[in-house]
Amino acid sequence: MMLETRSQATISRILDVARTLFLTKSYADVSMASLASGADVTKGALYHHFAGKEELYLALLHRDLKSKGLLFRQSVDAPGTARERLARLTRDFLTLPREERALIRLVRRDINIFHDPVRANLIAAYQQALPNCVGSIIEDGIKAGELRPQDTRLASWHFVAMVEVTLTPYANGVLGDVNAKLNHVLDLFFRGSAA
Amino acid sequence: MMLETRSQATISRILDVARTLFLTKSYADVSMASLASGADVTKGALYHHFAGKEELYLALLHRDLKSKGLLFRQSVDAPGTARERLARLTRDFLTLPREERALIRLVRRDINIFHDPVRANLIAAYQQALPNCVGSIIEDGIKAGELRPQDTRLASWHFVAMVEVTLTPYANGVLGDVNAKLNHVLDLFFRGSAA
DNA sequence: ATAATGACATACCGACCGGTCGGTATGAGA
DNA sequence: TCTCATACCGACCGGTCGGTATGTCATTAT
Repeated sequence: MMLETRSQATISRILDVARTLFLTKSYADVSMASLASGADVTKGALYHHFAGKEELYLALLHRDLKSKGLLFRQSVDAPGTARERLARLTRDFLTLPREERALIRLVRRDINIFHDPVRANLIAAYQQALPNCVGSIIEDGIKAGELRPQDTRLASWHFVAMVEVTLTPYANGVLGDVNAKLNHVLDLFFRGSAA
Repeated sequence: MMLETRSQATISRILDVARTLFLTKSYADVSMASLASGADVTKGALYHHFAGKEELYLALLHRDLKSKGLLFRQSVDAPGTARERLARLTRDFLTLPREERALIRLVRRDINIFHDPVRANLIAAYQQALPNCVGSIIEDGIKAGELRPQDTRLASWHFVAMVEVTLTPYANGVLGDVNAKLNHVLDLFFRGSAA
């Protein structure tokens, strides 16, 4: 019974290394050997805990989706104006540890590595988690008259795109402060750029 | 002397296939053999014209950057309000053949495959081509009082991010018409989403 | 006429990768 | 203490990939 904990610790170590490596290198460039050595186990241990490379990758996403889903739901369920709720959601996202933030962009990069429709759907679900949260807030904002009627899906993607682009290396150094980034996105989204 | 034309034709065929393959598969998953067979030559021909896989990839970007740079400059140099010029630039981009549009997103995906700083800079230059064009238009708009003063770099990235997201598969089917996409981005960027 | 060059084809190498498998160490339960 | 499942090791395999060495043939220069 206590061995389950040991197993979970190993699995956790493997997934932590996987997160780091998959973020810095492309999917194909991350070898099972490098994952093993990074987690201080052998390849045999990897295949003991995971059916294969793809399953390991998906397990990584699944673990992350669970924790993020919990975090995001709090922002969506929170009361307040659409702007306040979007601000909270975005702040929660931007103040996440760097690697956890980057994961959600990783999936956009690796979107077409799985040809199996079931796995592709898993990836898609993960990818749409944040836009869906934004979308429901925007929908409420439209109903409340706070936002003008528009295509909710597209508006969500536009909003998320602006948030994500602040994580791009090229945007770093431009605005270092989270609050500044946050306000820039919110101002642009609500009031636009016109003078 | 006439053989140069034959060479160029072969090179062009190789780069065309490379564009298609690199867009549908990840960098590592595109093999030199598949590039060769797709271009109806052998691997020997590839290594005759290109020093290696990386050089081939960079040549692909370089060829595309030249043609896009020409196109974009026309929009930047055009007269009119910032909104008109951004509209033209965006329209030029959105009406590009599908594969040429997608190339600029491809680079964002493969940003971290080259560890050599020289090559990484080439990638970065390619990646910043469109944002730079947008940036200079925005700058003019601010000077003309058409746009409120703001961080030009970040605003450019926000604008480009919104344009690019309309190319995402998940945005397809939402707004099929180029004009509709264009207007949605411009409206959001200038006027915001507030009621 | 012949040497030289450019544009390929063919055959092959070494490295590496995902995955397998027989075996071992460990620790819980009877 | 015996049993047995689980966690893990390490050698190995088939296959693929980037890259190279060498040959062939048409064209061009001398």
